[in-house]
Amino acid sequence: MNETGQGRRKPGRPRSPKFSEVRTDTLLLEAAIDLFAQRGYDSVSTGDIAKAANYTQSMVHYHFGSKEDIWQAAVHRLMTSRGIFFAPSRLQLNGLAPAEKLTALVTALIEANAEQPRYVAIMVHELAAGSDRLKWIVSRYIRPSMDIFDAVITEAMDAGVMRRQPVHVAATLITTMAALSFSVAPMAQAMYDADVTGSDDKAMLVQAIADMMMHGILLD
Amino acid sequence: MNETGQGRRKPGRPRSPKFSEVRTDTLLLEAAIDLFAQRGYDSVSTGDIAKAANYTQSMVHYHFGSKEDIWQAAVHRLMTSRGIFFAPSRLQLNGLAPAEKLTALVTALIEANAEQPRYVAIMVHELAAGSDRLKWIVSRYIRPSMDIFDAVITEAMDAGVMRRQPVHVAATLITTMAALSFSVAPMAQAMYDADVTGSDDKAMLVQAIADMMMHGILLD
DNA sequence: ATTATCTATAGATCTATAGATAATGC
DNA sequence: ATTATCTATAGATCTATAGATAATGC
Repeated sequence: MNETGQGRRKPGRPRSPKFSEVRTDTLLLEAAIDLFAQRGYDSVSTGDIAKAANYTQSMVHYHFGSKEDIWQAAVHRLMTSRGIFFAPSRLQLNGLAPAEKLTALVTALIEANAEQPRYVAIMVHELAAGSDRLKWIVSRYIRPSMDIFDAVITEAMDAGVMRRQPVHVAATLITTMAALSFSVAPMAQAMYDADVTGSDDKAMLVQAIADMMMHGILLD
Repeated sequence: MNETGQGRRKPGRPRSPKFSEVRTDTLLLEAAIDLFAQRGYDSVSTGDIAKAANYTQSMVHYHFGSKEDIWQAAVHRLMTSRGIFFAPSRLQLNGLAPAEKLTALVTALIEANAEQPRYVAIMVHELAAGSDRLKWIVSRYIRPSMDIFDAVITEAMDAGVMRRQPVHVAATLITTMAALSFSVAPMAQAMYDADVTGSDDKAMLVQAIADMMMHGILLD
């Protein structure tokens, strides 16, 4: 019995694949993004991906060549198939004071991460492994944005609104915290059996994280 | 050729195992902690663990029964074999003002995590997976300490030195950030090719993380 | 007799590829 | 003829267990 209910597909060239509603590679990629986000690279098999998209395992290799290749294609899709992806160059920062620029940048980053739980999950997996895949993501999709971060941080330190410290430490800490903070959800589940994944919860978390990062735990 | 240079061991009961310098199960556990910290649960095989300790794969099962069991034993060793493990009940907080109590508690947590990179690494892996193993760690080794956290946070909010918010959100966010912030090291490596794992770097990171968490990025 | 080790292997994956099949496109 | 699919399978793991072996303990 096929649980997904779609039945067994016959071999055969489909009608005008270019014009069909959803392309096979897209279905496989979406399944791959979901699975890699949940379980990381090693724990997901190409058979798992195919099955989730209701194809057979060999289709992953037909369309993408290798497991590494579908992982890269999945991450590429995740990073580009959304208008909302964090693009600091799109933020209008001109005319803001240094502290306001920094706040706007960090808040935008936190909000972007909140919108992309699958991106955050994949990053946490790869950070944990310190993998070459992490380096691949960073060099392709993150490093190009770092110049703006570095500039805004440097300006804030020069203006005396931020404690002086090595720029790369501050920039890494901010970007890492802004992403990893969303791992609070599984931790809340484990510690308090509390579900904080609703959309109200998400808004509250964005607020709490931004507040803690910009102003700290203590009110002064 | 055996790269570790120890040569092949013959079968046979060793002399008074109780009194020998290092016991086999200890060697296997230390190898397991290192490997699980580096690569997570799924990516490490029992053969990898045995090989790292210079034994054959079946010894893992002889001493521990199953892969799941050696993982639990490894985490148990990691959590108990150190005097320095974070035990908030040992902190002397009496007589401190609410804000000072909270600062002392959070700083102690950050320092404890800095001392235990293997603990942090294992937590990041299991957080990423949202695994049942995470729940196992939390219920055994973390939840017992949460009462103190909850009390200190509640007191700080009541005293008006901390923004009012759900206690479980604040507690989870603080403990999660204090641990995950140390993932900044692989991120700094990937983003700036910067190595921040030296002992000076560690001290600087503890300072930067504590400062950001308690007072925020902005100086006010 | 007991114990700690090794060797060997069964059974279950998992990746990648070869080859059959059934449709469309020309 | 080309394409997208499926089936089948080779070769490489990986976990767990059975069984041989060589020591010690009694």
